[in-house]
Amino acid sequence: MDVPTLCLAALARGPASGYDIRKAFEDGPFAHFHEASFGSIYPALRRLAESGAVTVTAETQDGRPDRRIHALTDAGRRRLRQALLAAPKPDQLRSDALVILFFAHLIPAETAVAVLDGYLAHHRRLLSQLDCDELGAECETPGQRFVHGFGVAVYEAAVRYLENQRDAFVDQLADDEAKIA
Amino acid sequence: MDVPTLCLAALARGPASGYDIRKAFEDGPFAHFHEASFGSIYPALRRLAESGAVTVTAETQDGRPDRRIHALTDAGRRRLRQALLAAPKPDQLRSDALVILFFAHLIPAETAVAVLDGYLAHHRRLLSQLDCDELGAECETPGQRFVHGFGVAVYEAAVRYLENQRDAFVDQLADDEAKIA
DNA sequence: CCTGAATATGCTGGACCGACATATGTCGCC
DNA sequence: GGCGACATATGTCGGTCCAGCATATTCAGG
Repeated sequence: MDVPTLCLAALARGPASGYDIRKAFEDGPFAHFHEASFGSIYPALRRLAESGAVTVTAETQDGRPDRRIHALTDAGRRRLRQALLAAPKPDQLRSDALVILFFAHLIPAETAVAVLDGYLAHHRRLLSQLDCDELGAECETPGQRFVHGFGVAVYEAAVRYLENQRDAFVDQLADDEAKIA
Repeated sequence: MDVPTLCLAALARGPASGYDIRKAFEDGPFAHFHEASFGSIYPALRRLAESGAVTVTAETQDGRPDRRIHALTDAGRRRLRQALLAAPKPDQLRSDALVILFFAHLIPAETAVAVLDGYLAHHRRLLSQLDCDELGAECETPGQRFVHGFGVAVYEAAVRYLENQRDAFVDQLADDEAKIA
Protein backbone atom coordinates (compact mmCIF):
# COMPACT_ATOMS: atom_id res chain seq x y z
CA MET A 1 0.00 0.00 0.00
CA ASP A 2 1.77 3.16 -1.17
CA VAL A 3 1.77 6.54 0.52
CA PRO A 4 -0.59 8.29 -1.94
CA THR A 5 -3.25 5.66 -1.22
CA LEU A 6 -2.62 5.98 2.50
CA CYS A 7 -3.09 9.75 2.23
CA LEU A 8 -6.37 9.22 0.39
CA ALA A 9 -7.41 6.84 3.18
CA ALA A 10 -6.55 9.40 5.86
CA LEU A 11 -8.54 12.07 4.00
CA ALA A 12 -11.56 9.76 3.81
CA ARG A 13 -12.06 10.59 7.49
CA GLY A 14 -12.33 14.31 6.71
CA PRO A 15 -10.24 17.21 5.28
CA ALA A 16 -6.77 17.56 6.74
CA SER A 17 -3.34 19.13 6.34
CA GLY A 18 -0.15 17.16 5.71
CA TYR A 19 0.70 17.68 9.35
CA ASP A 20 -2.64 16.24 10.45
CA ILE A 21 -2.11 13.16 8.28
CA ARG A 22 1.32 12.62 9.78
CA LYS A 23 -0.20 12.77 13.24
CA ALA A 24 -2.80 10.17 12.28
CA PHE A 25 0.12 7.84 11.51
CA GLU A 26 2.02 8.74 14.66
CA ASP A 27 -0.60 8.81 17.42
CA GLY A 28 -3.94 8.43 15.68
CA PRO A 29 -5.85 5.35 14.60
CA PHE A 30 -3.50 4.57 11.70
CA ALA A 31 -0.45 4.29 13.93
CA HIS A 32 -1.32 0.70 14.76
CA PHE A 33 -1.28 -0.72 11.25
CA HIS A 34 0.80 1.46 8.89
CA GLU A 35 3.54 4.07 8.62
CA ALA A 36 4.18 7.21 6.57
CA SER A 37 6.58 10.10 7.09
CA PHE A 38 6.68 13.77 6.06
CA GLY A 39 9.21 13.00 3.36
CA SER A 40 6.65 10.97 1.47
CA ILE A 41 3.36 12.57 2.57
CA TYR A 42 4.03 16.08 1.26
CA PRO A 43 5.20 15.01 -2.23
CA ALA A 44 2.29 12.55 -2.38
CA LEU A 45 -0.25 15.28 -1.56
CA ARG A 46 1.24 17.53 -4.23
CA ARG A 47 0.93 14.83 -6.87
CA LEU A 48 -2.57 13.97 -5.67
CA ALA A 49 -3.58 17.64 -6.06
CA GLU A 50 -2.04 17.79 -9.55
CA SER A 51 -3.96 14.72 -10.64
CA GLY A 52 -7.21 16.14 -9.26
CA ALA A 53 -7.77 13.55 -6.52
CA VAL A 54 -7.76 16.22 -3.80
CA THR A 55 -8.42 19.96 -3.54
CA VAL A 56 -6.18 22.30 -1.58
CA THR A 57 -7.36 25.30 0.45
CA ALA A 58 -4.78 27.53 2.12
CA GLU A 59 -5.82 28.64 5.59
CA THR A 60 -3.90 31.73 6.62
CA GLN A 61 -2.53 31.85 10.14
CA ASP A 62 -0.39 34.53 11.73
CA GLY A 63 3.05 33.45 12.72
CA ARG A 64 2.87 29.85 11.55
CA PRO A 65 2.96 28.79 7.90
CA ASP A 66 -0.44 28.51 6.24
CA ARG A 67 -2.29 25.28 6.86
CA ARG A 68 -2.90 23.69 3.47
CA ILE A 69 -6.14 21.79 3.94
CA HIS A 70 -6.66 18.86 1.57
CA ALA A 71 -10.08 17.40 0.79
CA LEU A 72 -11.06 14.39 -1.32
CA THR A 73 -12.77 14.95 -4.68
CA ASP A 74 -15.10 12.39 -6.23
CA ALA A 75 -12.20 11.22 -8.40
CA GLY A 76 -10.11 10.78 -5.26
CA ARG A 77 -12.83 8.77 -3.57
CA ARG A 78 -13.09 6.54 -6.65
CA ARG A 79 -9.33 6.06 -6.68
CA LEU A 80 -9.32 5.08 -3.01
CA ARG A 81 -12.12 2.58 -3.50
CA GLN A 82 -10.22 1.09 -6.44
CA ALA A 83 -7.01 0.75 -4.41
CA LEU A 84 -8.91 -0.91 -1.57
CA LEU A 85 -10.10 -3.57 -4.01
CA ALA A 86 -6.55 -4.79 -4.77
CA ALA A 87 -5.33 -7.96 -3.04
CA PRO A 88 -3.55 -7.00 0.19
CA LYS A 89 0.15 -7.78 0.52
CA PRO A 90 1.01 -9.95 3.52
CA ASP A 91 1.64 -8.11 6.80
CA GLN A 92 5.15 -6.90 7.54
CA LEU A 93 6.50 -6.61 11.06
CA ARG A 94 9.79 -4.92 11.87
CA SER A 95 10.87 -5.36 15.42
CA ASP A 96 14.36 -4.43 16.55
CA ALA A 97 13.43 -5.50 20.07
CA LEU A 98 12.66 -9.08 19.03
CA VAL A 99 15.93 -9.31 17.08
CA ILE A 100 17.85 -8.18 20.16
CA LEU A 101 15.94 -10.59 22.42
CA PHE A 102 16.56 -13.43 19.93
CA PHE A 103 20.30 -12.83 20.36
CA ALA A 104 20.09 -12.13 24.09
CA HIS A 105 22.95 -14.58 24.70
CA LEU A 106 25.35 -12.21 22.90
CA ILE A 107 24.80 -9.22 25.19
CA PRO A 108 24.88 -8.55 28.97
CA ALA A 109 21.85 -9.96 30.76
CA GLU A 110 20.92 -6.58 32.26
CA THR A 111 20.79 -5.01 28.80
CA ALA A 112 18.49 -7.77 27.56
CA VAL A 113 16.21 -7.33 30.56
CA ALA A 114 16.09 -3.57 29.94
CA VAL A 115 15.01 -4.20 26.34
CA LEU A 116 12.35 -6.62 27.52
CA ASP A 117 10.98 -4.19 30.10
CA GLY A 118 10.94 -1.41 27.51
CA TYR A 119 9.09 -3.70 25.13
CA LEU A 120 6.47 -4.49 27.76
CA ALA A 121 6.03 -0.80 28.61
CA HIS A 122 5.67 -0.02 24.91
CA HIS A 123 2.88 -2.55 24.50
CA ARG A 124 1.06 -1.35 27.59
CA ARG A 125 1.18 2.18 26.15
CA LEU A 126 -0.21 1.00 22.83
CA LEU A 127 -3.00 -0.84 24.56
CA SER A 128 -4.06 2.14 26.68
CA GLN A 129 -3.92 4.30 23.55
CA LEU A 130 -6.43 2.02 21.88
CA ASP A 131 -8.59 1.80 24.95
CA CYS A 132 -9.16 5.50 25.54
CA ASP A 133 -8.20 7.38 22.39
CA GLU A 134 -10.23 5.65 19.81
CA LEU A 135 -13.04 4.11 21.75
CA GLY A 136 -14.29 7.59 22.54
CA ALA A 137 -13.53 8.95 19.09
CA GLU A 138 -14.53 7.05 16.00
CA CYS A 139 -15.64 3.48 15.95
CA GLU A 140 -18.74 3.93 13.90
CA THR A 141 -18.44 1.41 11.10
CA PRO A 142 -18.25 -2.36 11.62
CA GLY A 143 -14.80 -2.32 9.99
CA GLN A 144 -13.43 0.21 12.44
CA ARG A 145 -14.82 -1.67 15.42
CA PHE A 146 -13.44 -4.93 14.06
CA VAL A 147 -9.92 -3.59 13.51
CA HIS A 148 -9.99 -1.90 16.90
CA GLY A 149 -10.97 -5.13 18.61
CA PHE A 150 -8.25 -7.00 16.74
CA GLY A 151 -5.62 -4.58 17.98
CA VAL A 152 -6.82 -4.89 21.56
CA ALA A 153 -6.84 -8.70 21.38
CA VAL A 154 -3.30 -8.88 19.99
CA TYR A 155 -1.81 -6.28 22.34
CA GLU A 156 -3.45 -7.93 25.35
CA ALA A 157 -1.95 -11.29 24.39
CA ALA A 158 1.47 -9.67 23.99
CA VAL A 159 1.31 -7.93 27.37
CA ARG A 160 0.09 -11.11 29.06
CA TYR A 161 2.92 -13.20 27.59
CA LEU A 162 5.56 -10.61 28.44
CA GLU A 163 4.30 -10.29 32.02
CA ASN A 164 4.03 -14.04 32.63
CA GLN A 165 7.35 -15.04 31.08
CA ARG A 166 9.53 -12.17 32.20
CA ASP A 167 10.82 -13.62 35.46
CA ALA A 168 11.47 -17.09 34.04
CA PHE A 169 13.44 -15.47 31.21
CA VAL A 170 15.54 -13.42 33.62
CA ASP A 171 16.31 -16.57 35.64
CA GLN A 172 17.39 -18.47 32.54
CA LEU A 173 19.69 -15.60 31.54
CA ALA A 174 21.26 -15.66 35.01
CA ASP A 175 21.70 -19.47 34.85
CA ASP A 176 23.44 -19.18 31.49
CA GLU A 177 25.84 -16.54 32.75
CA ALA A 178 26.61 -18.70 35.80
CA LYS A 179 27.41 -21.63 33.52
CA ILE A 180 29.94 -19.58 31.54
CA ALA A 181 31.61 -18.26 34.69
CA MET B 1 17.98 -2.06 12.30
CA ASP B 2 19.68 -1.85 8.90
CA VAL B 3 20.26 -4.69 6.45
CA PRO B 4 24.02 -5.09 7.10
CA THR B 5 23.29 -5.69 10.79
CA LEU B 6 20.51 -8.10 9.90
CA CYS B 7 22.94 -10.01 7.64
CA LEU B 8 25.43 -10.20 10.49
CA ALA B 9 22.64 -11.54 12.70
CA ALA B 10 21.69 -14.19 10.15
CA LEU B 11 25.34 -15.25 9.84
CA ALA B 12 25.62 -15.58 13.62
CA ARG B 13 23.63 -18.79 13.18
CA GLY B 14 26.29 -20.22 10.86
CA PRO B 15 27.92 -19.55 7.45
CA ALA B 16 25.48 -18.90 4.61
CA SER B 17 25.08 -17.55 1.08
CA GLY B 18 23.04 -14.48 0.20
CA TYR B 19 20.32 -16.78 -1.00
CA ASP B 20 20.27 -18.63 2.33
CA ILE B 21 19.95 -15.34 4.20
CA ARG B 22 17.06 -14.30 2.02
CA LYS B 23 15.34 -17.60 2.80
CA ALA B 24 15.83 -17.01 6.52
CA PHE B 25 13.84 -13.79 6.09
CA GLU B 26 11.19 -15.41 3.92
CA ASP B 27 10.42 -18.75 5.60
CA GLY B 28 12.98 -19.11 8.36
CA PRO B 29 12.97 -17.88 11.93
CA PHE B 30 13.58 -14.24 10.95
CA ALA B 31 10.46 -14.04 8.79
CA HIS B 32 8.34 -13.30 11.83
CA PHE B 33 10.08 -10.17 13.03
CA HIS B 34 12.01 -8.49 10.20
CA GLU B 35 12.35 -8.14 6.41
CA ALA B 36 15.20 -7.92 3.92
CA SER B 37 15.28 -8.44 0.17
CA PHE B 38 17.91 -9.46 -2.39
CA GLY B 39 18.29 -5.87 -3.53
CA SER B 40 19.76 -4.91 -0.19
CA ILE B 41 21.29 -8.19 1.02
CA TYR B 42 23.81 -8.65 -1.79
CA PRO B 43 25.22 -5.10 -1.68
CA ALA B 44 25.32 -5.33 2.11
CA LEU B 45 27.31 -8.58 2.01
CA ARG B 46 29.78 -7.05 -0.46
CA ARG B 47 30.37 -4.05 1.80
CA LEU B 48 30.62 -6.31 4.84
CA ALA B 49 33.30 -8.35 3.06
CA GLU B 50 35.20 -5.21 2.06
CA SER B 51 35.22 -3.96 5.65
CA GLY B 52 36.41 -7.34 6.92
CA ALA B 53 33.35 -8.28 8.93
CA VAL B 54 32.80 -11.46 6.91
CA THR B 55 34.90 -13.80 4.78
CA VAL B 56 33.72 -15.14 1.43
CA THR B 57 34.39 -18.61 0.07
CA ALA B 58 33.22 -19.49 -3.42
CA GLU B 59 31.77 -22.96 -3.69
CA THR B 60 31.77 -24.14 -7.28
CA GLN B 61 28.64 -25.84 -8.57
CA ASP B 62 27.95 -27.02 -12.09
CA GLY B 63 25.07 -25.37 -13.81
CA ARG B 64 24.15 -22.89 -11.13
CA PRO B 65 26.25 -19.85 -10.21
CA ASP B 66 28.81 -20.43 -7.47
CA ARG B 67 27.48 -20.32 -3.95
CA ARG B 68 29.34 -17.54 -2.20
CA ILE B 69 29.47 -18.67 1.41
CA HIS B 70 29.86 -15.89 3.96
CA ALA B 71 31.18 -16.45 7.47
CA LEU B 72 31.53 -14.02 10.40
CA THR B 73 35.00 -12.89 11.43
CA ASP B 74 35.80 -11.77 14.97
CA ALA B 75 35.44 -8.18 13.82
CA GLY B 76 32.00 -9.04 12.44
CA ARG B 77 30.95 -10.66 15.68
CA ARG B 78 32.07 -7.56 17.59
CA ARG B 79 30.17 -5.33 15.21
CA LEU B 80 27.00 -7.39 15.66
CA ARG B 81 27.29 -7.31 19.44
CA GLN B 82 27.77 -3.54 19.27
CA ALA B 83 24.68 -3.08 17.08
CA LEU B 84 22.60 -5.25 19.42
CA LEU B 85 23.47 -2.88 22.28
CA ALA B 86 21.78 0.12 20.62
CA ALA B 87 18.32 1.12 21.86
CA PRO B 88 15.70 -0.64 19.70
CA LYS B 89 13.41 1.49 17.56
CA PRO B 90 9.70 0.93 18.24
CA ASP B 91 8.04 -1.90 16.31
CA GLN B 92 6.57 -1.15 12.90
CA LEU B 93 3.61 -3.00 11.49
CA ARG B 94 2.45 -2.64 7.90
CA SER B 95 -0.81 -4.31 7.20
CA ASP B 96 -2.70 -3.70 3.98
CA ALA B 97 -5.38 -6.11 5.15
CA LEU B 98 -6.19 -4.05 8.26
CA VAL B 99 -6.37 -0.86 6.18
CA ILE B 100 -8.86 -2.51 3.84
CA LEU B 101 -10.90 -3.91 6.73
CA PHE B 102 -10.89 -0.47 8.41
CA PHE B 103 -12.57 0.92 5.29
CA ALA B 104 -14.78 -2.12 4.72
CA HIS B 105 -17.82 0.18 4.34
CA LEU B 106 -16.35 1.54 1.08
CA ILE B 107 -16.16 -1.80 -0.74
CA PRO B 108 -18.54 -4.70 -1.52
CA ALA B 109 -19.22 -6.87 1.52
CA GLU B 110 -18.09 -10.04 -0.26
CA THR B 111 -14.70 -8.48 -1.02
CA ALA B 112 -14.25 -7.50 2.61
CA VAL B 113 -15.15 -11.01 3.75
CA ALA B 114 -12.64 -12.48 1.29
CA VAL B 115 -9.91 -10.24 2.72
CA LEU B 116 -10.86 -11.30 6.24
CA ASP B 117 -10.80 -15.00 5.37
CA GLY B 118 -7.44 -14.57 3.65
CA TYR B 119 -6.11 -12.80 6.71
CA LEU B 120 -7.25 -15.64 8.96
CA ALA B 121 -5.70 -18.25 6.67
CA HIS B 122 -2.46 -16.27 6.63
CA HIS B 123 -2.27 -16.23 10.43
CA ARG B 124 -3.03 -19.92 10.67
CA ARG B 125 -0.18 -20.58 8.25
CA LEU B 126 2.22 -18.44 10.27
CA LEU B 127 1.23 -20.24 13.44
CA SER B 128 1.78 -23.72 12.00
CA GLN B 129 5.12 -22.54 10.61
CA LEU B 130 6.23 -21.59 14.10
CA ASP B 131 4.86 -24.76 15.63
CA CYS B 132 6.65 -27.28 13.43
CA ASP B 133 9.50 -25.54 11.67
CA GLU B 134 11.33 -23.95 14.47
CA LEU B 135 10.39 -26.04 17.43
CA GLY B 136 12.22 -28.97 15.90
CA ALA B 137 15.10 -26.86 14.66
CA GLU B 138 16.75 -24.31 16.86
CA CYS B 139 15.39 -23.10 20.14
CA GLU B 140 18.49 -23.54 22.19
CA THR B 141 19.03 -20.21 23.89
CA PRO B 142 16.56 -18.62 26.32
CA GLY B 143 16.21 -15.68 23.91
CA GLN B 144 15.18 -17.90 21.02
CA ARG B 145 12.67 -19.78 23.12
CA PHE B 146 11.28 -16.52 24.47
CA VAL B 147 10.81 -14.93 21.04
CA HIS B 148 9.31 -18.14 19.71
CA GLY B 149 6.81 -18.26 22.54
CA PHE B 150 5.93 -14.62 22.00
CA GLY B 151 5.16 -15.27 18.35
CA VAL B 152 2.95 -18.22 19.19
CA ALA B 153 1.05 -16.25 21.85
CA VAL B 154 0.37 -13.31 19.53
CA TYR B 155 -0.61 -15.42 16.50
CA GLU B 156 -2.89 -17.57 18.63
CA ALA B 157 -4.67 -14.47 19.94
CA ALA B 158 -5.05 -13.16 16.38
CA VAL B 159 -6.49 -16.43 15.08
CA ARG B 160 -8.85 -16.71 18.04
CA TYR B 161 -10.18 -13.17 17.56
CA LEU B 162 -10.59 -13.60 13.81
CA GLU B 163 -12.43 -16.92 14.26
CA ASN B 164 -14.73 -15.66 17.02
CA GLN B 165 -15.65 -12.33 15.42
CA ARG B 166 -15.90 -13.35 11.79
CA ASP B 167 -19.58 -14.19 11.67
CA ALA B 168 -20.70 -11.19 13.69
CA PHE B 169 -18.69 -8.97 11.35
CA VAL B 170 -20.28 -10.51 8.26
CA ASP B 171 -23.74 -9.96 9.76
CA GLN B 172 -23.02 -6.30 10.50
CA LEU B 173 -21.81 -5.79 6.94
CA ALA B 174 -25.04 -7.32 5.63
CA ASP B 175 -27.13 -5.12 7.94
CA ASP B 176 -25.35 -2.01 6.71
CA GLU B 177 -25.94 -2.88 3.08
CA ALA B 178 -29.61 -3.55 3.83
CA LYS B 179 -29.88 -0.10 5.45
CA ILE B 180 -28.48 1.62 2.35
CA ALA B 181 -30.79 -0.32 0.04
C1' DC C 1 8.13 -32.20 -24.02
C1' DC C 2 6.89 -28.25 -21.84
C1' DT C 3 5.76 -25.42 -17.89
C1' DG C 4 6.67 -23.93 -13.57
C1' DA C 5 9.29 -23.91 -9.35
C1' DA C 6 13.66 -23.93 -7.10
C1' DT C 7 18.63 -22.57 -6.98
C1' DA C 8 21.73 -18.61 -7.16
C1' DT C 9 23.66 -13.88 -8.03
C1' DG C 10 23.14 -9.45 -9.32
C1' DC C 11 21.32 -4.67 -11.32
C1' DT C 12 18.31 -0.71 -11.64
C1' DG C 13 14.42 2.61 -11.17
C1' DG C 14 11.78 4.42 -8.15
C1' DA C 15 9.66 4.67 -3.50
C1' DC C 16 10.46 5.81 0.98
C1' DC C 17 12.49 7.35 5.51
C1' DG C 18 15.23 10.13 8.79
C1' DA C 19 17.25 14.20 9.61
C1' DC C 20 17.51 18.71 8.81
C1' DA C 21 16.02 23.71 7.68
C1' DT C 22 12.79 27.36 8.60
C1' DA C 23 9.81 30.25 11.35
C1' DT C 24 6.97 31.20 15.31
C1' DG C 25 3.91 30.33 19.52
C1' DT C 26 3.26 28.58 24.06
C1' DC C 27 3.95 26.59 28.45
C1' DG C 28 6.36 25.45 32.48
C1' DC C 29 10.11 26.47 35.46
C1' DC C 30 13.68 28.74 37.97
C1' DG D 1 11.53 37.90 32.88
C1' DG D 2 14.00 34.85 30.25
C1' DC D 3 15.26 30.24 28.86
C1' DG D 4 14.69 25.75 27.11
C1' DA D 5 11.59 22.37 25.47
C1' DC D 6 7.96 21.23 22.77
C1' DA D 7 4.16 22.00 19.35
C1' DT D 8 2.71 23.82 14.83
C1' DA D 9 3.52 23.60 9.89
C1' DT D 10 5.72 22.93 5.36
C1' DG D 11 9.21 21.32 2.81
C1' DT D 12 14.01 19.39 0.95
C1' DC D 13 17.71 16.03 0.47
C1' DG D 14 20.91 12.09 0.95
C1' DG D 15 20.87 7.69 1.29
C1' DT D 16 18.58 3.19 2.14
C1' DC D 17 15.74 -0.15 0.61
C1' DC D 18 12.45 -2.91 -2.24
C1' DA D 19 10.13 -4.98 -6.38
C1' DG D 20 10.94 -6.54 -10.54
C1' DC D 21 13.84 -7.98 -14.04
C1' DA D 22 17.84 -10.52 -16.23
C1' DT D 23 20.54 -14.69 -16.38
C1' DA D 24 21.35 -19.69 -16.37
C1' DT D 25 20.47 -24.41 -15.04
C1' DT D 26 18.05 -28.52 -12.80
C1' DC D 27 14.20 -31.11 -11.48
C1' DA D 28 9.35 -32.51 -10.80
C1' DG D 29 4.72 -32.81 -12.61
C1' DG D 30 1.42 -32.89 -16.13
